[in-house]
Amino acid sequence: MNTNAVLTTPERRQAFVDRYEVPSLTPLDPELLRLLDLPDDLPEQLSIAEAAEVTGLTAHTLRYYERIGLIRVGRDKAGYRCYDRQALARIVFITRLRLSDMPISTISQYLELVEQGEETAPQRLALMEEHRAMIQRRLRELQAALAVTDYKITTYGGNATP
Amino acid sequence: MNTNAVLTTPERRQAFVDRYEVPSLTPLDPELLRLLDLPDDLPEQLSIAEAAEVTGLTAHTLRYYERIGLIRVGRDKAGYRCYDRQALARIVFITRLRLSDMPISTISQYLELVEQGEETAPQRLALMEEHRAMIQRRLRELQAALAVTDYKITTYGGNATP
DNA sequence: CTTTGCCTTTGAGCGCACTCCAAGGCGTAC
DNA sequence: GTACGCCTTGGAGTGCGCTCAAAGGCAAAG
Repeated sequence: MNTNAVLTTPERRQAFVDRYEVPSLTPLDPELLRLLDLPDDLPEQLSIAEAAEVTGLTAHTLRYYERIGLIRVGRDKAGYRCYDRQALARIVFITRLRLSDMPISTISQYLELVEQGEETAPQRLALMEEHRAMIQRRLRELQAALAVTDYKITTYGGNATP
Repeated sequence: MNTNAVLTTPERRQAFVDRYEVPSLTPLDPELLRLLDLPDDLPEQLSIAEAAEVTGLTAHTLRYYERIGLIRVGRDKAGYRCYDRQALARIVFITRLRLSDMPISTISQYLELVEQGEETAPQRLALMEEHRAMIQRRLRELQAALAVTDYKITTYGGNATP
């Protein structure tokens, strides 16, 4: 492995990222967390269209998530899907993880651990901590990218090269 | 559009993200920026394998970038690609933008503006500023996700629901 | 002169996360 | 009863960003 490699190699990128100071995060207060919760005035059962509207996903995606086993949804007598609060909570949880770029396969894995009961808590915790580390890596990379973009913007007009 | 929608809708996500304070960034100092530059001791001409090693991309990817017109590379008498400093600089630049999730189509667009000469500077600047805003949005989202993950980790064991 | 290894090209394949389609069922509204 | 709209299913298609395969060329080493 070449030690001359540019920031595109893990080592050099790490060197840059390590030196580039990232401010620590302000803690998330509980009042703020409530914004992430489901509203209280939801009906007991929602159709797929309603669930889609509430979660911000499409009906297609909801069906897809069910097909790949991410969620389980009951049917009414007509065979239509009905989403209860628990299903919605799970969907919201999934969406949060997706928003932070967790791959579906990992979410699957996590949810399987949840199904297996309380004794898998340590594994779940480990998984979340790993995810947390991943988010932080990504944050640092993005902040470095932002800094470079800023540099590019402020020094604009200097160079004809990209 | 349902105003009850959870953080998965742009509005609610924005509400959360807006209230969640993101610390401002420390500026990038020039000494640090040098870490992102190409090393000085590069040969004039590199083969594809060497270019791959220097940039951290694979030879496959380098050929792919050329095929889709992102880069232009000369050949030696044997028909082999040779990468000079300028080509490498461009690849590094592309890689930086890719690292911050700029889609290839946008990079293409930017590079076409560069080819068109100095008079496109305003468009290029606008593009970069838009990109900057995108990075910042993503940063905020990720920080919110991190906060939620942290909450999940610190309160672990409380709830059986995911 | 053959082997070895790196290179060329065109074109196809892959993994991910959706996204859409066709054919048909349910149920209320007229 | 038929039109309408929302729902069902299985399966196919899409877009992105690579990634690989097949068939062959060049050139230094033995």
